[in-house]
Amino acid sequence: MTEDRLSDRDWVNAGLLALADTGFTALKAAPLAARLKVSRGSFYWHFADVAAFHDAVLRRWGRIAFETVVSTIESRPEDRLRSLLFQAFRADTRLERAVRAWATADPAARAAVAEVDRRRLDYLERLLADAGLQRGAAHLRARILNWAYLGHVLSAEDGAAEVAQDLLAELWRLARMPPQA
Amino acid sequence: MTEDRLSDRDWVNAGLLALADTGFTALKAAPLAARLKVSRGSFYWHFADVAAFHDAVLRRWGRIAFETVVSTIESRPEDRLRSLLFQAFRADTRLERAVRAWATADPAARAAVAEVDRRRLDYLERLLADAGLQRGAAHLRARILNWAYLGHVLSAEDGAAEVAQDLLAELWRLARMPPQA
DNA sequence: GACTCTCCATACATCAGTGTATGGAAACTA
DNA sequence: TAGTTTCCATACACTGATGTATGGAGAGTC
Repeated sequence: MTEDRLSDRDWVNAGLLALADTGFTALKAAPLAARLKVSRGSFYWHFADVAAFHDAVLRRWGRIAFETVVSTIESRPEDRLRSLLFQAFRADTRLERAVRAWATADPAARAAVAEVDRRRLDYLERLLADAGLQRGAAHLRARILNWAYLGHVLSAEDGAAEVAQDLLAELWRLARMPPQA
Repeated sequence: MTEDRLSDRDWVNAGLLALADTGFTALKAAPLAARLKVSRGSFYWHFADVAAFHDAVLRRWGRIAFETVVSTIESRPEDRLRSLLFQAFRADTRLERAVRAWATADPAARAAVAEVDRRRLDYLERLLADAGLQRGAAHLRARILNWAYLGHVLSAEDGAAEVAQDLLAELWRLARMPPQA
């Protein structure tokens, strides 16, 4: 971690940190090198150019962005769903928000985000179906829940400010609502 | 509109267009000047610096972002709510998405977005209350609907691809769901 | 102990963007 | 029609970022 030599992974980690607290505009060789207390020579040794570095950052984000979602342990589908929801809305939103913003301006980031959304939606839809919702309803609810999550990510204050418990409870209630009045 | 001399407003309009189809990274003097077929001299005559230009763009966005929301004509609260919802999810999302992305990297944009959110939430909550929801429920539903809208904005494909009608219908149904089972 | 490979520093050349200074053309005003 | 104001062009100095070339220090290898 604090070796005197850096690895590709160290650079990518620094990229994710910079992304989270400054946004994608900070993903440049010079500022990152300063952050790591080395020169840009190191950067251009580890990566061919900034595009290659961006790819590496996006690949790593893609993995962690999905895997942190499926990391719950509960056995019953409804319990898994519930803890997934509460965990997602309680987690830090800065990295996710930064990558989403990045995606509006960069095709590579857009592709990475689309892939993560696809996997998350599939997983969420399956969880909803396993929890008892009909296939069609599960499909719709998964999309609506993902919308709500992204909206939360986008509108969350930087200073934590935990999501109100009643707000989350209401969302959880709506998610399990019987379909087709 | 197509005069040989430009006004401040022309520059701001060009800024909004550039914002919508390239993102906030396009809000620079040189590219905009090229787009308007003038030199940067014009830019620096109309605005003291880029920060002043950004302020002007954000002020104008703030107005149109809220006013297009309240522009429905229906009389019954539930009808107003319904047309607002369907109109919001049918509208072009590019400008809204670009400004939200901008807000993740710029404090001025963040403030403008926060102000718009505040006004929209107030309006939405009042509409929900007028449509028959209890105060507490209206408060929660307004926030959830705004989340869903923002999530939609963030995840919408550029190529229109109208929101599935059944998805919108389900959201509309959940919005009016009686509170407190 | 010479050799090689890995990682980084330094020094360019280049480019895009900012802001300023100055001048000029067209329109408005008296 | 002379003067003034409005809007824009051009030229300059400066900054930050990119990518490359070259060299050097350290650790491993034979």
